[in-house]
Amino acid sequence: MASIYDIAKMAGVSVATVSRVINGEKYVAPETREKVQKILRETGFIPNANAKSLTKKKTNTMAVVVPDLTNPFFTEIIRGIEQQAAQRKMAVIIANTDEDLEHERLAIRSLMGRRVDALILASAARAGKEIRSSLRDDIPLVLLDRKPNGLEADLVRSDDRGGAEILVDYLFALGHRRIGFISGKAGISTAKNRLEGYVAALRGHGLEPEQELMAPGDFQRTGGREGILKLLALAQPPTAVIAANNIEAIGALEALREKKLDVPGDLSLVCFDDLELASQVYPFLTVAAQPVKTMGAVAAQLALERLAGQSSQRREVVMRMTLLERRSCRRV
Amino acid sequence: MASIYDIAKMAGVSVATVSRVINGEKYVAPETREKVQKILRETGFIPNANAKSLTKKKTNTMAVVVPDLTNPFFTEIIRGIEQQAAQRKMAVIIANTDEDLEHERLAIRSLMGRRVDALILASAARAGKEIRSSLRDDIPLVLLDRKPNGLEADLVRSDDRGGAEILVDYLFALGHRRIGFISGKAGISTAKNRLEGYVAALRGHGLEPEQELMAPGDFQRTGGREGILKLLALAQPPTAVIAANNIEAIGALEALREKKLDVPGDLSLVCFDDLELASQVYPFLTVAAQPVKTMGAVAAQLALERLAGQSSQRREVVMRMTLLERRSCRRV
DNA sequence: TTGCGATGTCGTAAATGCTGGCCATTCTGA
DNA sequence: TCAGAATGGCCAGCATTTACGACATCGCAA
Repeated sequence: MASIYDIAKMAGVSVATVSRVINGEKYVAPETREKVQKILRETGFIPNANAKSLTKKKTNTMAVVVPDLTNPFFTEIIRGIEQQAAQRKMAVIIANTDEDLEHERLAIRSLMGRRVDALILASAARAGKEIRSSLRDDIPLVLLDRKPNGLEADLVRSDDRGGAEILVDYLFALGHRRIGFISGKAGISTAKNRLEGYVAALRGHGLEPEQELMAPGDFQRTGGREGILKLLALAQPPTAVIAANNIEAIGALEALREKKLDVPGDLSLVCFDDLELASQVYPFLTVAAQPVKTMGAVAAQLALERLAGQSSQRREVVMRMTLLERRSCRRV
Repeated sequence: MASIYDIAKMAGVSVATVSRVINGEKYVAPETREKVQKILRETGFIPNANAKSLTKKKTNTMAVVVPDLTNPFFTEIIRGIEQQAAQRKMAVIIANTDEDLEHERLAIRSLMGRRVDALILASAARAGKEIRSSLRDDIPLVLLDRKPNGLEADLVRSDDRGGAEILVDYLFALGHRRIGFISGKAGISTAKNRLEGYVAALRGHGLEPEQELMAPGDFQRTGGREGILKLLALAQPPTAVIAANNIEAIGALEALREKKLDVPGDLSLVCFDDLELASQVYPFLTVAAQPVKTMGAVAAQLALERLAGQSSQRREVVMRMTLLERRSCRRV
């Protein structure tokens, strides 16, 4: 690759001048500028951003780490982030961890090595200490959707307890009294909050939460499948089930279909998080949805502010959930 | 940030030794190694990858540029790529262009500046010259799904003409004779091939293709909406419609629902590309699907080979499409 | 006309964090 | 004793930016 030296030589000026032209700085004569720009154009020179970041000590890059790139919840968030970043002419680099802690560690370490300026993280970790050593401790960090235990940082999440309440209320109003719950990945804050919200909401209606009605899950399809099977196998199975996220609901739906069970005929099903595209094809699942794109935008803004050094105290933005009633439930 | 010099000083060795320890090279005594590693651990040192790439002249990174991150077709492909990359310990960096040429140019330029080792590109460009100046001309490049005119590079695509044939055959067999087509983004190879396949397949059945049955599109939701509306407004509307991709089909479906038209009752609808998650929720749309994840894996492999300097001739891998029959069509 | 500070233009060289070739020294075993 | 092998330091190089300094030019007051 050509370097700025080659350009300088071709243009008969010094590297400093070329650098000035490239970065549109003052103090270069119009003719000189023109001459250099001509060479730049002709050679299609693209400066080495790595070398630049070495001296500038910043990369103009923000990183986003998500646990599941195929989940529309996260891709929509990413779009929100990208829009904000583009406005500040920052690049966004996306990493996917497949809900796997080791993947996440590697991804974060790689990003830290690249010296990204800020990190937006939807972590697969339960506790901060599981990833802390992979993080540079001075990096502007915004936690997204999930808060690993003991990791202090800005946080954008939604009101999971409130969302759980909305769902339980809805099912209760339809007459359901045995309401099952397929939990999210153990140890993840979001999963915990949703479960707690569910328990609290049940109590609010004078219902006693039963252990057997709460199946473990993992936020993935298999968790949904296994969860629903477990609940169905109960002596007294639930009449309605809440899945802790959209993907689990899909897994559950698959299992139900294989067992030739009808939703909502044989069972009512709702979940957290909307399914963007899918719900356009077929507005089926009733869900508690979050303002996804906004969440991304807010996360990016927090990161940017943190980067700019404003406000040093920890901030937490909580988004309200909304019930989108469709047709996966019936009155009993 | 601490640098390798700081570590060297703390450990009382030279930077070279620290470098050797970090990279697990030979010729460093066990005690020295242990001593350095201890410091490394304590300080949580993460080497600056940018500086490293400066001297090594490679970044161990492969970039993927896609036009629509919310389209499951592309996210699945990305997963295929990631798996291959992970095996070679390469990082993948993902960029999203929202089907916008200017976005794409910026993204590519940014990636070139970062000196990524290889680029996998599903381009929004019609012609190679629209983006050529943003590309380093020596970069290992693999085109994905789409081939901008005049851009010579390895290519992984699917058999779009064959796919169109499959869809037309299917509809024809169901008795449809007026088959509409909502095209993809004008100028994109994939769109062109699908349309040509459609025309050819019609002729193959002795049907004369009619201009009015071919609506323009953009591979996006709006294109689907407008396309279907156009077709419905015809004096003699089609009884079946093929959308050039999954997202357009969703747009079409939305418009149909708003007009209170039933699929397949009032109209049969099929499209290219499957809808992963969505089709799990509700196996509705009949589609011509591609082996998505494999496409990603193959693309990554081609890039890697190109990077390794093997095989200098241009390669093209064409994947066969499969009909996934569901229930968006009826016999007429 | 001269003098001089301000301003504009450009080059030199150091610095950034890392690798790797080369060389010097020490150690090992025959 | 001596050939290697093992160990580790020095320094150049990678592609940038930027502080600093050298000149040139200009405006304007003396």
